[in-house]
Amino acid sequence: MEQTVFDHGHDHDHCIADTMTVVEQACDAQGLQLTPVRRRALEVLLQEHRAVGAYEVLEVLRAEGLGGQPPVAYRALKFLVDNGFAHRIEGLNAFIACAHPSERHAPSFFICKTCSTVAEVPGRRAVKNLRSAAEELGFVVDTITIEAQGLCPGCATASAE
Amino acid sequence: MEQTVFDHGHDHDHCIADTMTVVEQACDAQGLQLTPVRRRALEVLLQEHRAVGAYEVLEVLRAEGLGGQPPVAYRALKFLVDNGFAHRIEGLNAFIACAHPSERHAPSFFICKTCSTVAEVPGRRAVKNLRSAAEELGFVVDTITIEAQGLCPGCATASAE
DNA sequence: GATTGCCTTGTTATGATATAACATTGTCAA
DNA sequence: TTGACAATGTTATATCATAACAAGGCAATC
Repeated sequence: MEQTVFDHGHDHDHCIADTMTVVEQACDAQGLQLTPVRRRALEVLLQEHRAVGAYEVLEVLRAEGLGGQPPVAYRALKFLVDNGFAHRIEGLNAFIACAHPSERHAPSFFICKTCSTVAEVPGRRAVKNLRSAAEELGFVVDTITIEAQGLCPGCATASAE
Repeated sequence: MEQTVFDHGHDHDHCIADTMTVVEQACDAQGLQLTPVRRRALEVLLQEHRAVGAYEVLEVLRAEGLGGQPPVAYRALKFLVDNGFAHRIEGLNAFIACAHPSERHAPSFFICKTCSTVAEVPGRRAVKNLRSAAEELGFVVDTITIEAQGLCPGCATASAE
């Protein structure tokens, strides 16, 4: 079974560093510029296992002298999303670092309403079904959003007690 | 196969009237108040086969003397969504009348990026898969969002030519 | 080494979406 | 009449997002 942020004991520093390495390599390979602003924005997202708002990212950038106006943050986030290094969580109008950068994928997200943790899991089956429904309709799919809100294992257990 | 708004020849006046009747009956049965504001908001949504923004609804209400401030529209829309008479399209920050009111369902939406038409189709299989993924994780699902953006059959054909 | 083009960033201003908080009204029932 | 409740009205503000244009850096070409 898939490992997610709902599981305990993952080494967070490690998972940040690993992702940065993967993203750096992907940028090299594709001729993309991982500029200071973009790099820092990604680091901010990676710091959390929850969705982070554009203005939260902006605050950090601003504090570090990397650009103080909203478009700076939105542009950096757009770069990350466009290139598959981050995802937009529509239900929260916020962003999260991709858990599987460099793989082509259409993930599903599980969003805890209590602790705000967001888990990204490969949405293969759900996506496959959505695509087959689309095919029946004659609809040409471009992007897919699959999000579930509810209680993560920890919070569900806690609230049941 | 499911009939959707992508199919031709549906009688729009008819489909509005039918839905209003169903919703009226559901409100009667459940002791819900379909007040003038709420009724009118639903009619505005039903008028379109696309997602309508809260401020668009508000404009109509305002023009008819039914309340001129944003909370009025948002409250009416919340009533409709909470009771299953409308859905929120997260990807558009907008709302659409429910195509199957009074049935319990977790629909999928197909959103045309060209003509803005939104089709609601029962998301049974995709939802089932999402729920089983949730179960594996120990995640307790509350609400589900499944949206596909792309080209509807008509616009896909047109753009291919 | 100037010119050009392109990408990125900086900045101003504004637009679009959404809600908190509190006042008012209407209705029903005790 | 009073109290409780649901719905609406209203003010103010919070939050999310982008258009438009200026400026800087860097590489390719002339």
